[in-house]
Amino acid sequence: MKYNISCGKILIDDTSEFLPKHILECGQVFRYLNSVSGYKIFSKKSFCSLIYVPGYVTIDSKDADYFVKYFDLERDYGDIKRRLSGYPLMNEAIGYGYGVRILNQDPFETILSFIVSANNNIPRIKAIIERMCRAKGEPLEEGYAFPVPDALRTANAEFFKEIGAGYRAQYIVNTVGAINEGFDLELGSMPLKDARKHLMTLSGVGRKVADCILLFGYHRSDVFPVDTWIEKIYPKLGGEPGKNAVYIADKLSEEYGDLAGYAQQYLYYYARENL
DNA sequence: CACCAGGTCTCTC
DNA sequence: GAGAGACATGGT
Repeated sequence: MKYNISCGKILIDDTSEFLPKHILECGQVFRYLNSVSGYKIFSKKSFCSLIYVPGYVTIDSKDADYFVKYFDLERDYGDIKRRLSGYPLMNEAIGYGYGVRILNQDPFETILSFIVSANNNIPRIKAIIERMCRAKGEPLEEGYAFPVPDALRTANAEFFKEIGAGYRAQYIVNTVGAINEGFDLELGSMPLKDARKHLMTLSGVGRKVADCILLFGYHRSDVFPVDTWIEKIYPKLGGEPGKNAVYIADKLSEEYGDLAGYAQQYLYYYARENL
C-alpha cells in the first residue's frame, strides 16, 4: 500500500486498507494500549504510537523500518480482498473488518503469547503478558520490551503462576527451556506440515496455537487457525455442523489455499463481533 | 452457582 | 486416531 516516511514518521492516507482498530482488535496481538488519540504498541524491543484521524494514520517510532515490516505495509490488501470476495460470508466479513492486516510479529513473542492464549480470554491474556514484560523485559523509554529467551532462564513455574498464567505456567517453562537449549526457531522454507509438526513438539503448542504462530509469527498465510469462534461460524460457511477443530482447519486451509490466513482474520473478527 | 474464554494434555479404547 | 476430563483464573 502507499505510505510515506518523513522524520521517522510513517504516514498513511488510505484507511480502507489500514484501520488501527481492525488490525489490533482482531485478536492477533496483545501488546497494545488505547490512548486518547490512538494506540501505543510494543513489539519485541520496539515501540510506536499510532495516531488516527478519519482517513489518516500516523505511525511514530524510532524504528520506522521495523514497523513498515510489522504492519505488512508492502502488501496489497486490496488485491487480497478482491480474490476473497467470491467466498461465502466474505463480503459481509470484509465489509465489517475492511482495514484488517496481518502483522509480522516476532516468533518467540508469538509462541509465548499464544501458549498463554489457550482456553483464555483476551483481556486476561494481555494482562498476563504485560506482567511478564514488566518483570523480565528490558526497560524502554515508553515501557518494557518483550523478554528475550535468555532473560527467562531463571523464571520458574512459580513465577508464571504469580503473573496469572495458571496451569499454563509449566508449559511456558518447558517451552522456554527447549528454546534456550537450541530448539530451532528458523523455519526457513520448511514445508507447512513439517513446520507445524516441529512447533507442536513444544509444550502447550497444539494444532491451533501452532497455526497462530505460523500465521502471525511467520506469515504463513496458508494456515487457517480454528478456535471456538471459527467453529461456531463454520456451518454458515457451508460446512457440515458438528465437525471438530482439526477437521475444520484442514478443510478450510485446503479451500482457501494461500488466502486461508487472511480469510480467517476477516471471519474471526466478524464472528467475534456479530455472533 | 454455573458457564465461558483464540485449547492442550493425558489417559483411555 | 478419536473421545472424555482435567485444568487456573477472572468475568458474567
